[in-house]
Amino acid sequence: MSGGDQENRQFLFHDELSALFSQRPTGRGPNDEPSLLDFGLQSVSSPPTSLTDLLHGSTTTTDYGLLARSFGLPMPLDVLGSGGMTVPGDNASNSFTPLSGGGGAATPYSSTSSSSTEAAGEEDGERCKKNQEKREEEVENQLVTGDEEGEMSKKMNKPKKKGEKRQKEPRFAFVTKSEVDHLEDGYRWRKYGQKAVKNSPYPRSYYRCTTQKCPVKKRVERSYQDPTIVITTYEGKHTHQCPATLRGSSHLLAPPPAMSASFFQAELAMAHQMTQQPQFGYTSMAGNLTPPLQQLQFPQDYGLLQDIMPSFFQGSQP
DNA sequence: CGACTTTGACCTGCGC
DNA sequence: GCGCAGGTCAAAGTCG
Repeated sequence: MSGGDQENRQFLFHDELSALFSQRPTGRGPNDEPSLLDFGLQSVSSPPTSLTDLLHGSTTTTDYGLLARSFGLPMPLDVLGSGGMTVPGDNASNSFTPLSGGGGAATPYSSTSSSSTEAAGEEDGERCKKNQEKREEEVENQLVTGDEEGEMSKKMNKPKKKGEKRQKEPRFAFVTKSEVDHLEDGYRWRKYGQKAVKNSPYPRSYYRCTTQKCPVKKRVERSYQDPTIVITTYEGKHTHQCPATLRGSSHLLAPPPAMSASFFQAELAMAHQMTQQPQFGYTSMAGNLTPPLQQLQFPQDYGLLQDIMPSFFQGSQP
């Protein structure tokens, strides 16, 4: 399905994207609205490039300063101190604070957040909390008690653990200018659903990592403003290595079985590459933001960023 | 035949 | 309480 994808990516956070793409002004026609391109995206003239290609082709130098500049962020030294992660050198086997993932520890940021952007994420997270809890429990039931009860609970939703809040999964979104919806990122995905999106003619597709017990999901949707723009939202962290990485070159990483280290390193590498290759059209986000986007409360998402991309932040660590 | 996609149904949370 | 929207399930279909 996917293949050499024409991409022009920018790093965004899901919540920001939600705000960005859900706030479709009513009373204005699409033609009157600022295109996403107005937000900093430029058209792509580069040849098709898959994420995997970039992943393997880049030097994967994770440069926080670069991204920080892109986002108009301060350097994160103070943040690093509270992250609770250890980032020993540029060895890929970094350790870091678990991102949540079913009882994982909440990050300092996700737990203290109350901003609008966070609220959006929280709301979204809350929404599927029950479902996820249920399913996690179902899996357990099936593993422990056999199929009958598991089968039972498939359709029956027993209210459980009321009041207990499920940790919200870290999410990370990309805006990608691409012809295809499902972009190659080195992992294997199974589509498990598709829904029409309100205020958008384009459906949202739901994918799950096909690796057993890997909880990572991703959503893919097109911008209603610019159909060539694909919004990909990753949720959770991989519990395994990237198949493409395993198959392909080994120079990139031998990271912990987490998406954070490998995948985002790749993404960041790509971002880095893009900034160095103007033909990619990768431009500074913050610098081109219209006020609504500039109002994004970055520090908290920034903490999330730190969480999911520890290797990225290590670049700022002496 | 296994892996994957499609698609309608179902569940949940939220706003009115 | 009701309707809506988002998210997921799972049977059926498709493909290599």
